[in-house]
Amino acid sequence: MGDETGKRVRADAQRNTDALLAAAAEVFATSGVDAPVRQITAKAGVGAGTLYRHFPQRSDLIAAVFRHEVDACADAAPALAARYEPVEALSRWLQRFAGFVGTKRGLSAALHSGDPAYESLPAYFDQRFLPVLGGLLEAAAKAGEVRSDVDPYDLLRATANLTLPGDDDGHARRMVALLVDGLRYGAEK
Amino acid sequence: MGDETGKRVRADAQRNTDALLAAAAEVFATSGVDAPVRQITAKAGVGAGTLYRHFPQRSDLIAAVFRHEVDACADAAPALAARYEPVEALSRWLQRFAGFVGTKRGLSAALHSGDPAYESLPAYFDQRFLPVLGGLLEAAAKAGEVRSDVDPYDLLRATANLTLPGDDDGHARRMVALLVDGLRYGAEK
DNA sequence: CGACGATACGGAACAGCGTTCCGTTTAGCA
DNA sequence: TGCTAAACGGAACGCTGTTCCGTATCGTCG
Repeated sequence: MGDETGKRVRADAQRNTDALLAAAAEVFATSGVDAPVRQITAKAGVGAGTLYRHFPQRSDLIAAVFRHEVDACADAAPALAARYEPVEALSRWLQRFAGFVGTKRGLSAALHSGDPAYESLPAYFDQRFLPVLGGLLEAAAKAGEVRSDVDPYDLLRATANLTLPGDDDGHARRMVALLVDGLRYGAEK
Repeated sequence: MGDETGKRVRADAQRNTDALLAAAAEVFATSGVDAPVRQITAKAGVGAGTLYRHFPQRSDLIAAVFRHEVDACADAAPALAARYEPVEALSRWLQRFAGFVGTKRGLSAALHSGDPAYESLPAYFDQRFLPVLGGLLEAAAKAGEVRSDVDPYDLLRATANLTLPGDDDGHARRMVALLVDGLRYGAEK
């Protein structure tokens, strides 16, 4: 859905919204979603008033960051699919996805807080990721490089769960690689 | 377990500890367990330093209040058993217990927070309440006023769950009464 | 019974937070 | 180029938890 809701957006407003999203993403990843507001505004090079104009509720900002990162991760797929062969593209995207999930520690508490701003997030997660992974998986299967009896939903959830523990960063990488090797196992060729 | 751990406690210290427990219980019931510290100290007529000396961590105070109220509720049973006939005593105590549970809204979040100060609370809950309810139930069953095939554990949990909804205060009362009528249903006499 | 040491008290003071408000700047259009 | 509406930034406010230390009180011992 575009931003064509009536009025035009001023360029600086757009710039600051983007800066806030980027800064918040970084801060949330390091200090959790309860991080001080000033830390975010400082990193974005923006006043407190600006933050509150764009995101009146803290949950608005959190939800927006989440959506933004979901989009970034999902949108990375086409480029990978164009540049690499199917199974390599699949593998690289799963690594990318694992990295995304790794930054979402502490967000699950917010998700279960009952705040209506979060209600649509899980659905958005599935809606964006399932088609992407489904496409990569199908391409790799068609090329005969991976088996074709794996449900995208299962693979998505498995990868997400793989990165839940303490994660030394290297650990998640290796586990995802192992998962991909599992996909190759029953391949046609 | 008593307070016989070594030294003697000064009288004013004991008085203030009690005042803080009483004030905190009231404030927690009205404003939740995240209520401002000053609200508690003010109601207790005590300085902030006094609170922090007796309860260095907020979780210490919450746990102490919880234990204190569990004790108060459990200790109310003997008097009821002495003053009323068995089934009436049972009914009145269940009402009392329902009232106790009703003030514990918002505490469940704290319980599941992983703070080690709360770990022992569920066990304490069962350890104090199960014998009490068991005793009242057995007495009523022996008098032939209620059936004898009801597990105290089930009844305790059921009563607690009954008071979970919006509770107009009257609602919980009526539901508990209904539960007691259910107990009478298969009585011997 | 009076004095003394230990213990506990209270609240001012501090640091940090979210949020608001408004004088100033800037973007975009005529 | 000038004008207006929109957006900006950060000082200021009120509220928070927590610490600190001069003062008051308790309980004991001579």
